[in-house]
Amino acid sequence: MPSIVSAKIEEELRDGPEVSPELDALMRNARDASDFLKALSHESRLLLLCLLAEGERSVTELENILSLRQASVSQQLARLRLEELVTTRRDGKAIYYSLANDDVRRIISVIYDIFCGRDQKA
Amino acid sequence: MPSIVSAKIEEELRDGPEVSPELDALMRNARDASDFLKALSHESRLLLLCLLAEGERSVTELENILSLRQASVSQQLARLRLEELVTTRRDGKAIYYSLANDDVRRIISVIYDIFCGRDQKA
DNA sequence: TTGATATATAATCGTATTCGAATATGAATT
DNA sequence: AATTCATATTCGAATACGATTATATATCAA
Repeated sequence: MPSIVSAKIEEELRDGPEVSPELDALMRNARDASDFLKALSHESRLLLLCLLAEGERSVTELENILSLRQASVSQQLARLRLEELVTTRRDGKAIYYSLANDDVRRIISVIYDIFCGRDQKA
Repeated sequence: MPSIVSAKIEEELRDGPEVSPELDALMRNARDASDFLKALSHESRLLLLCLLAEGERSVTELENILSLRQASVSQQLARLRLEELVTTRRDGKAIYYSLANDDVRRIISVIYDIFCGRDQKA
């Protein structure tokens, strides 16, 4: 992570409360990023995304695998759709979900690595 | 990300609603991970962590840089402490915060890369 | 067209989060 | 010990979120 802000921040501290363009940009990004992360920060949604990281799944499959109610799964998927973390494909009655892009894949991969990798504590 | 669950999941789908040990473990991890991510998923907290990724900072420095109120910064830092994403060091009156471990650093780095890297849209 | 299956949406309700204002603590200085 | 500076905590109001139940839509088969 390049230290983009640091240099400017010393000015910032001297010059008072004006916000530098750099910080302003960082703040806008922080909003986007926190929206994205909020969509991710839910037990069921993480599980859904982990499963989808292995390949596409229909809603019914997801329900069965995770033993969750239909409405619940559908709602969480709707949230993920809203934030564009997943995409859908209809095949007959079924709708198949998969991860929307590589950004999602990267994040899920890091999270999986940290929380499911190596020495499990339980 | 190794496909740990997939193999077992086919059984899962056949055998009905019993939850396999693999899925059970995954679910526990998902809870931990979502707690961790919730602590992260907040505009100010992300900004704080981004700054701390560049090195330790006192609370006052953080307040000034981000133009946030004292109570607000302190509250968000408390949240980050609670989830053990940051550590503190006292030097006289000031308390210096820094990132608690490499897991945090990794996540922040990926997020920074996705949302602050390359082609900025604004 | 009717019925069945797959998925989505809406309404409700309890719970959790957030922000601001006020207050409290703790360390240094006088 | 009183004051000041740095930081933390508490409280209340506003809002957001999640689980449940019920209902709606879409597709297919008969």
